[in-house]
Parts: sequence; structure tokens; C-alpha cells
Amino acid sequence: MDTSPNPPLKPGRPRSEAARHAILRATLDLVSEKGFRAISMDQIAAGAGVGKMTVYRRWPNKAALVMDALLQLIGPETAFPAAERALHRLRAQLELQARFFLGPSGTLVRSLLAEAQSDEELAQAFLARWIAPRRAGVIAILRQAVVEGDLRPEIDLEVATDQLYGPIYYRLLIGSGVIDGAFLEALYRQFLQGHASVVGSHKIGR
Amino acid sequence: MDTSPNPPLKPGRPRSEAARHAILRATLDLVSEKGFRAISMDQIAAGAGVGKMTVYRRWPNKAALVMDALLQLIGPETAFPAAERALHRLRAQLELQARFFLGPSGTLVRSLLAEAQSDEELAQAFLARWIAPRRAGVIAILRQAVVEGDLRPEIDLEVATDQLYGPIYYRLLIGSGVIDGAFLEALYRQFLQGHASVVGSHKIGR
Amino acid sequence: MDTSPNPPLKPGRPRSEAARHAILRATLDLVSEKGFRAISMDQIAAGAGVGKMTVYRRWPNKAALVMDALLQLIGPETAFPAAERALHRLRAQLELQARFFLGPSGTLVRSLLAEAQSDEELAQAFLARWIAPRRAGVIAILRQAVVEGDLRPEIDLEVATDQLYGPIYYRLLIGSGVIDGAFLEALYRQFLQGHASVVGSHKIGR
Amino acid sequence: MDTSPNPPLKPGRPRSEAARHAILRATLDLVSEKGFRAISMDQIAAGAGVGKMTVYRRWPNKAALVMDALLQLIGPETAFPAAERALHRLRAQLELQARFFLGPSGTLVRSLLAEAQSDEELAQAFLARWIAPRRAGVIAILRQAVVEGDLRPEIDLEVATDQLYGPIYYRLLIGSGVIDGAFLEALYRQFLQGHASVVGSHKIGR
DNA sequence: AACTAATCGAGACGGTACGTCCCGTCTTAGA
DNA sequence: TCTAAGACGGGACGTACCGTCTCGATTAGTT
Repeated sequence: MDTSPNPPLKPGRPRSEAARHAILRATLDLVSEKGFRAISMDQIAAGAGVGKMTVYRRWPNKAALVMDALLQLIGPETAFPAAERALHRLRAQLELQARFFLGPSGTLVRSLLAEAQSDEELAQAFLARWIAPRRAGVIAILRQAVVEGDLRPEIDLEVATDQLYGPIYYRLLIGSGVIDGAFLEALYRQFLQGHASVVGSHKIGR
Repeated sequence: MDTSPNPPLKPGRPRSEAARHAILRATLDLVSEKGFRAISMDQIAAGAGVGKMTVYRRWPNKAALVMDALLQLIGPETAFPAAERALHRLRAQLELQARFFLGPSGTLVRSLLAEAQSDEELAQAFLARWIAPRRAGVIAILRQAVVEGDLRPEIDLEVATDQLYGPIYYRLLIGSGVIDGAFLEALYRQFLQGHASVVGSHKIGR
Repeated sequence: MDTSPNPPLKPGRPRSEAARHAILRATLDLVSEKGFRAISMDQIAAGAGVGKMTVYRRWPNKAALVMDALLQLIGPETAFPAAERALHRLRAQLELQARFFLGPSGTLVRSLLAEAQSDEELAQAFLARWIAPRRAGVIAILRQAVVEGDLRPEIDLEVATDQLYGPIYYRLLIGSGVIDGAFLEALYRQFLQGHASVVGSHKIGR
Repeated sequence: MDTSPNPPLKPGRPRSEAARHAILRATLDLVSEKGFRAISMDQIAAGAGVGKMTVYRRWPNKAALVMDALLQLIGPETAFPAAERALHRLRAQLELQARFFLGPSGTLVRSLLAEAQSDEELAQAFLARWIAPRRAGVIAILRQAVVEGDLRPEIDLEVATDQLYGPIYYRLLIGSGVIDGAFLEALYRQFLQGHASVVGSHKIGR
């Protein structure tokens, strides 16, 4: 889905990179303001000053378009925060993730996840392009924390990641509670209580 | 399909409770087979052998209808499992929840949660009628487990509930991993490691 | 194409005769003002205060719709003029036809004939529903004129009809000359010179 | 519309006359096989192995292109047939015209006439470039026939021409009857009966 | 031989209309 | 009075074609 490096620009491809950006920008603005379902492809095309075919030439449907808009939006910010100790990086990453979800990205992620429930192709793309990289980052951190002696070696990394991300997505989608600092703090603390090695845990608690 | 006796049948009332059941059944069958978005109200009405007006007289839209279908489907089974000790009931409830999600209910819950992302009214209904009762049940169990001395008194019940349900919904919606016995076991064990009182934990592990 | 007598009004048919009239009226107004090609189905539907599906439910495309609009417009006026002698009725019919072509009907007929060149189905409908009845009327008159002794018995009725209608349609479509009284008079006179029986012709010339 | 003599051929001009022919040939083939409306400019360009711009550089739209294709197709054959007596040339010209209409030219003429109904510019071009020259030729013949004493001096030449061409175009466009030898014979005979001078008519009938 | 400028094939582009689909409401005849 | 059937207004969808614009490659006359 538009991952080619495209240096030679051979004929038969979309010519104007400008159109691509205009479309993504219009998508971002419209969808994060009015919501996914409330925005039509015509509105996006019109908002980008572009014909509908120009949109459909690049994305097969609204979901794929919003997907790219999301990735481009937070693409540069994907970098995990730096910190000396792995667990500190994990804690900061939770904070970062939460901050994303409170902004327009939150609306986009909710929309995409919703749409993915009835669109298998989107579901796979969402998993591969949004979820997987972030999980991989977290798992790397967790593994490093084990190396650093802060987490028990017998930890199940997949389940541990689910325990961190699961509750955040749950609140994002269901709205049973807000995703604020206190929530993250409690989540993190209780996560540590479950997984911290006896030796290291007292050094880590924030 | 209209075998109920319903003798008095005075004019001016919905004639048949049978229609209600036929509609819910058709909804259940169609939506759990083909999915929420792929099924139109026309198909549901036709499948129930009923006019569309008869459907819309009882439910304002597809989401509300599917909501009722879900609640009726698992209504009788909502009862939390009985067990002597609270933590055992909690463990059994996790199992039950997972089993629901593997059947047609899983599709319904996913559909409704998806739809709720762009339908505030549905979101509230889903929260109030589906999520809240189950959370209340879990919280009652957790509180009882504290009373029984198996969980630490300082536990944050809301966050603890999120830690149990969050990962399950996460896997249901995202499909990053299956919801099987091993997953539940690991989830439960790590939950306990975080929250069990020092005294009680060794007695509880399954 | 809407030829059924439709008395019982069984379910599954367009219900409102009012919508039909609104659509035909909007079609008539818009197409005779702006022209066939310049008017879209959306405009017609909007002009009739009707959804597009309501139009497409009754007519398969714009051409069929305009066809019906034409027939309804001049339907009541189709009656051939009365006159004692057949040739007088023929002369009056020429006048009538010309007057139609100078009004909105002219635009409609031109549009339909144009469209029929690339739409075989329309071509057949146009021939059967517009051309054929009028030709039949003329041929009946010509035959009567033979009986009355005003035209030679050996006349080829089809070719004679072509000689009357052909030049009129030719001018309508090509615009090489106007269709006015003088043209009709010359056309009629020269037609008579070719076909009148020696005895009768001097009595008929206008 | 492509009337320049183009001798110097300085750079920046259409390089190849070959492209022009390829386009006209593709137009002719495609349009006479599939019809005007069914063929898009993209197909014509592709069929000629040429970019769309190369087409639009030479013709402003499809109609103008087909117009030129028609004129080039029958251009060389436009010459009126030779015969000693004017009426014989007229008769032969009818035959020639009919033969054109039975070949691909018939489709082209029908298409252009159709298109001209909603394209004033094309209508004028068609009249000036296709209709007018042929009418002028016929009128010259008729005038000569008057001089030769075969037609009455008081004949209205315009109307007479309409009487000859009108029925042929009528059958071409409406399809109420075929344009065959018998039709032309009857048309010609009845035309003569109307217009022949008393003296000359018995000498002319074929 | 190198330069240069317009044309070339290919096809992306903004725009308009098409004909289909579904939603939630309304209408009809019949039970 | 309510039902089954389905027509209705509205609006989004994804496609096709128009006539214009852009791209890098080509080519033919000039230097």
C-alpha cells in the first residue's frame, strides 16, 4: 500500500506528490474533526481540491486512506523515548502513547479499529502497520529490562505487552474511564508488582 | 414460525411477541454469520418474514437491534459462576467470558463496539448495558477477594478490572493473539502476582 | 415500458402516480429548456423533488424517460384533425406536425432521435411508439384519399409517407431551412403534383 | 480545422503526417464498428498508438475528429457521377449516396447528425462541410435539368432537394424502411411525376 | 557533433454524471 | 389497528469519460 521507494518515476504512476499530501491533510483534518463515518470521499476530495479518481487511484477506500493519514501523522514521532534504564523508557512510552490517544490520533485509531472489525484486509494492515511495530518496540524494552535485572526472566512477553496495551485500548474504545496520568501510574505500578524481580523492583518504582 | 398460542390478542397491541423473537433470531443468525456491516435491515426483516416497519417500530436502528440480540443471547448465561472462594469465581468468569467471545457473541460484541465508535448513543448503551454489569460483577468479586484476604486491600479495583478485561478485548478486537486457555492462565497468574496478598497468594494459584 | 393497465395495484409497484407526473413534468421543463445532454438525472430528480432511485425505478435511463415525457406531452393532441375530405385532413396534419416541432416537442424529438442512433432499444421504442402511429395515421388518410379518387391508385403508400415526413424531419434535424407555412405549402403542392389523379387534383389544390 | 497548407515544417510543428492518418484510420475503424458513443477518445488514441494530446492538438473533440474522418473517407468519391443528361446524373447520384449510407459512412453520418443535435458548433460544421456541398451539387443538376427542359421552370429547387434527400436521411436515421434500389426507384419516379415538364417526362423515366 | 526546442506516447489530473446501494420513514392493501 | 411488502427522499459509493496538464524521451533542424 504505497510503500515503494519510487525513484525513477516511470510513467503510469501518480505524478504529483503534492496531491498525496493535500489528500492526507484533508483526510486528517476532516476525519479528526467530524469523525470517520461522517466524512465522505467526496468531501475529502473536495477538501483536497482534487478529483475523486485521484483519491481512488492511490487508496482503495476510505479506511486505507485514513490508515496512511494516521501513519504519516505520527510517523516521525514513532521513535521510542530515550532513557537510561529500560523500565524508564517503558514508562515514558506509556505516557507518549496516551498523549497520542488524547489528540486526533485517538479518533483515527478508534475509527480504524472499528472499521477493521468488518474489513479483514484493513484488519491485517492495521495489525501489521500500526500494532506490530509498537508491540515490537515494547517487547524489546521488556526484554532489555529483563537483561537489566528489573523484570523476572520467566515473564511472558506477549501477555505482558497485552497487559500494558490492553487496558489503554480498552479505555480508548469503551470509555469506561479516562486515560490520564493517574491511570497510567496505577497501571504501571501494578504491572511492576506482578513482574518485577524481587531485587530490582524497589529501585524502579517511580 | 408463528407457533405461539397467544389467544387474547386484543387490537391495538403488537400482535405477536413471536415477531420480536423471529427478528432477534434472524439478526443473530445473519449478523454472526456474515457480520454487522454486510447485513442490511432489509435482509433482517426478510429473514424474519417481517416488514421493515415492524423492525423499526421496536428498535431505532440496526445497532440497537443487534444490542438486544446480544443481550438476549447471553442473558440467561450472564450469571456469574458459583464457587466457594471469590478468586475461584473470578477465574471461572474469565473462562466463561472467553468462551462467549469465541462463539457468535464475539462477532456481536466486536460489531457493536465498532459501531459505537461513531455512534455516541450506542456507545452509552453498550457501556451501560453490556460493560457496566460485567464490570460490576467483577468488582464485587474482587472486593470479596479482598475481604477473604486473597487480594491486598490497597488494590485499585477499576484498574484491576481493566487489567483483566483490557487484554481480552484487545485480543478480540485486534487479533494479535488468540484467546485460549493458556492466555487466560498466564493473564490470571500475572494478575495475581501483582495483586495477591503475600499470605494468600500461594493458596490460590490454580 | 409502462404500458400495463395496472388496476389492482399489487404490492411491489411504484405507488404514487404523483411522483410519475412530477418527474415527467420536470423532465419536460428541463430538457426542453436546456437540452437533453445538458440535463442530468440528478437535476431531473431534484427538480421533481424526488430521489434518483424513484426515477430509475420507473425508467431505465434518461432516453426512456424523455420518450415518455414526449408521449405524454402530445398524447392527447395525437388525434388527427377532422376534415371532410382526406386530403384536407392530410394538409391539416402537416400543419399540426410542424407546429409541434416548433415547440418543445421539437427539442424532444430531436434529442430522442439523436440518442436513438447509439441506443438500439431506444431506436425501436421510438419507431414503435412515436413514428409508427403517426405513419399509420398518414397512410390511412392516403388510402382514403385514393378511395375518394383524389390520389392515383398505383401510389406507393410507404414511399409517399416518406416523401411527406422525410423533408420535415430533415429540416428539423439538419436546419438547412425553416419549417414554415411556405415550406409546407410547397411540399404539399409538389407532393400532389406527383400523386394526384388527373381528375381529382384540380379540386384539391389549396 | 486543419486547413493550413503547412509547407515550411519548422520545428515545433506536428512532426508526422503519419500520426494524422493513424488517428483518422483508428477513428474510422472503431467508430464504424462500435459506434460513436461506445468509443472513447482514449480508445482512439490507443488504437492509433498515439497519446491523447496528439489527438487533441489536431481536433478539439470527438465530433470534429469523426467529421474529418468522414470527409477523408468519402472525400475522393465526392465527385458527382458523369452522365450526358442532368437527370441521369441525378439518378446516379441518388444511387451513390445510398451506397455510401450502407457502408461505414452511414454510421458516421448518423453519429454526427446525432451529436450535432446537442452541439451547435458541430451542427454548423456538418451543415457547411457535409450537407451544403452535396445540396449545391444536386441543385446545380436540377437547374441544369430545367435548362435541358426536363424539369418545369417553376420548380422550387430547395424544396425539391429536400424531397430527394429528406426521405433518404429519414430512413437512415429512423429505420422505418431500408434504403434499397426499389426505394430509390420509387422515390425518383414519384419525384419526376411531380416535377417533370409535360414534354420531357416521358423521355426521362428510366 | 552537439545543441535546442517543440512534439511525442503515456497517462495523471479536476470535474461531472452515471447507476447502485442502504438507511430510516412513509404508504398501501389486507387481515 | 397492525402487518408484510416495499416505495420513498436522501446521500455515499466507486466507475467512466471528457478535455487539460505533466513527464521524460525522442527527433529534426540549427549551430
